[in-house]
Amino acid sequence: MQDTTSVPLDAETKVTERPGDHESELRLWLRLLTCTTLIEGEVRRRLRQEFDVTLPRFDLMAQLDKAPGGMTLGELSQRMMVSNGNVTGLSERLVALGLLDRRQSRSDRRAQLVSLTPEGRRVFRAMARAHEGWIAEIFSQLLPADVDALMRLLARTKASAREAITGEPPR
Amino acid sequence: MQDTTSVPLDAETKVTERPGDHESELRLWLRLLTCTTLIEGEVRRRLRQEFDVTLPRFDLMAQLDKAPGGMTLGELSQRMMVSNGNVTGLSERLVALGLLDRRQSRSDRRAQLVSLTPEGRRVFRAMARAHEGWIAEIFSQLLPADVDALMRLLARTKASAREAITGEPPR
DNA sequence: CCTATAAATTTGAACCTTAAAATGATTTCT
DNA sequence: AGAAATCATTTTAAGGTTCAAATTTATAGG
Repeated sequence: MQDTTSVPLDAETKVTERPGDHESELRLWLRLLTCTTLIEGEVRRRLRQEFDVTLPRFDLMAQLDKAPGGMTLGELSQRMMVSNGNVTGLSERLVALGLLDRRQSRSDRRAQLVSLTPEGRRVFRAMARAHEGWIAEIFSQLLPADVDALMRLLARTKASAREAITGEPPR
Repeated sequence: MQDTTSVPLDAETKVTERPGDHESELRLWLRLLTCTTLIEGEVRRRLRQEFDVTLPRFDLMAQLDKAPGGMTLGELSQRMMVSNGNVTGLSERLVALGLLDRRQSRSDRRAQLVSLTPEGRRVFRAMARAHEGWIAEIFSQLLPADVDALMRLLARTKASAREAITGEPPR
């Protein structure tokens, strides 16, 4: 079969490739998105059904569970990869439910520190236990080798994306 | 190093594994989510900046571009993996912008058929061209072999998730 | 001290999203 | 045909999300 665009093939040329053809990357992106959407939807559904909680609230609490001393709203926003205003509203609702504590930073009066209340920590731990089981179930058809390979490839993907996005080589 | 839980190792045992330990799957899920969120955010940002359009609108138009004859709202909702009510609102706004046509199905008066207007198709094609370039850029650090491997592993992941979610073996 | 600049957060407007209930149309069963 | 079930869509209520502008506090330079 003849290369339809007559691209010269030499040692530098990766593979026969039409200029401007990025179908495979596009398909990869769609598949990545499908997987995530599928799983995310199921996790959201179960969180609502079993714990009457939304996924963003769970995510926020998960971040705080890893920071016993509390965390600033800006740091939360960065780690959750969502906007500042988003975190403001989420925190308000969780504070109203008694799951979060919120106080002004002593060293910087601009900053708000939030942390889990004892109740919040208790509730989160129960949810986290169930959540881990759901994830295991969802990935149960993958072999350990698959999991490892995916981890490595996704690390590479993340690095590639970061470089393209920030215009910087990964730190 | 000694296995801390003294699980007997035999031919059936995959690997040394504490019961209830699913850390690796959890980490995999978080990494998958990070990658998707990262890329999705960048795509959304560029769509807004370059074309003043939101990601959901782009997604909807992308579905319609593949269906020249138009598509029913329910079918759209299914393919986009979003709720029915969501598609209703999105379509309304796109119709108002003159990018979508909407008419009642002749064979089923319950159903609404939507399709791209010529203007909508023109606009979408321009966006799609740019979009493909962005994706290529974002994945540019991956080798073709990486892309292939990811495609295969994600197919497996999708199948595993579907089975866990529907309770059915993949059709 | 005063002012400019930066940083952390909040606010407002618009939009997206879901779940659940309501509406209207079609199909199935008897 | 008539009743019941199903289906496609819309509506409603609550919440999530972004962006951009505004607010408040900090910090640095003159």
